[in-house]
Amino acid sequence: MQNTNPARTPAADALSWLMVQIFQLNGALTAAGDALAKPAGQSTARWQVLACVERAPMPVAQIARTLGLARQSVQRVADLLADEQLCRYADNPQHQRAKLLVLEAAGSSALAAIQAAQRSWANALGEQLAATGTDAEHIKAASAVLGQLLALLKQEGKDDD
Amino acid sequence: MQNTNPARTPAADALSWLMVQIFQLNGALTAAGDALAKPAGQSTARWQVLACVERAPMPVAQIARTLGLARQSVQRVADLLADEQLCRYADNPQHQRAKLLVLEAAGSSALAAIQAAQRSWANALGEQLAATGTDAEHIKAASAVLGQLLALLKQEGKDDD
DNA sequence: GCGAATACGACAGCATGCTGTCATTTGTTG
DNA sequence: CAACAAATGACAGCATGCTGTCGTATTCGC
Repeated sequence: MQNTNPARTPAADALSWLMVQIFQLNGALTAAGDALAKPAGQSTARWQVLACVERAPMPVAQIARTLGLARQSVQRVADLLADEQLCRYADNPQHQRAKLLVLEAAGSSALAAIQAAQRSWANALGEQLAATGTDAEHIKAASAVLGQLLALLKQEGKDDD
Repeated sequence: MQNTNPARTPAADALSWLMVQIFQLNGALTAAGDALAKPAGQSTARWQVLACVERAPMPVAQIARTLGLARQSVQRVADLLADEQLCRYADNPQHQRAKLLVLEAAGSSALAAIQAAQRSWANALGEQLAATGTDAEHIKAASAVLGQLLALLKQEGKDDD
């Protein structure tokens, strides 16, 4: 217990606080996202899947990889979206079982509504941040830090695979 | 739809990306936290509650406020911790029903083990970040941005109350 | 003091995400 | 071509967090 008990480095201390903030932000952002998606009868999770297949139809496993989630989490949401006719499973010429999830008309219009709301929301939030002296450059700098952190954590996680 | 459809401002664009990163970081950090807490038979959620009552015994509702969670989420975890003798509900002279959650010996040692592991982990991660050119100052700067964002989101949420 | 507002805990129900396991399909390798 | 590994989807089970509702305790205003 001597070696694990040195005073935290300044970076480690800052990281611990960052961790708490990220947990809280996750909650706040999910709530905000749900509020944005609610008028269209959707949620943050559904929105993310819709946005993913809008870019290109793809099987569930690929959506999961794109979003950084487990296959089964996406599977559940995708089945719900298909049940509600927002999406549809289409035959995949590349794979017999891995059907492609494609956007239907209802899904497309729901997504458009959410994206319009999200645009206003993000612009307003950006302005409010700017008013406190945090401009786009500050946000990008923060994003760069989070990106490096995420890369390290993903690499760490891969050791378990 | 004219007003809601301008090109996103640079800040809004950066924010949208930040949002995605925070979702992914939440997942990665929770996984990392669970890995740290696992040797002690705990999880990220339990660890946070234990750390909270270590500072001072307090009722469930106050823990929830401190952690930024809903009362009931904490209630569930606290009851489990009490069942497993890691904590105990003690009489609260200030309130007949709102018992104080206090740390027991088992909880204290579990917490110590987790904190030791967390210290090593945070220090190592800090070093790795520094190796990529991200030092404590960069982390603090990112933290400041997240803090302002969190403050804005909390204020926004309060409008619904 | 008494009554309304507030705070707290208990219970039920739901959404989201994870893991584990299995069968089937694909693709690779000998 | 046969066998084995990897990828995929299906199903079951669990952890975490949220909301809603109810009953009780505390607090505040009159």
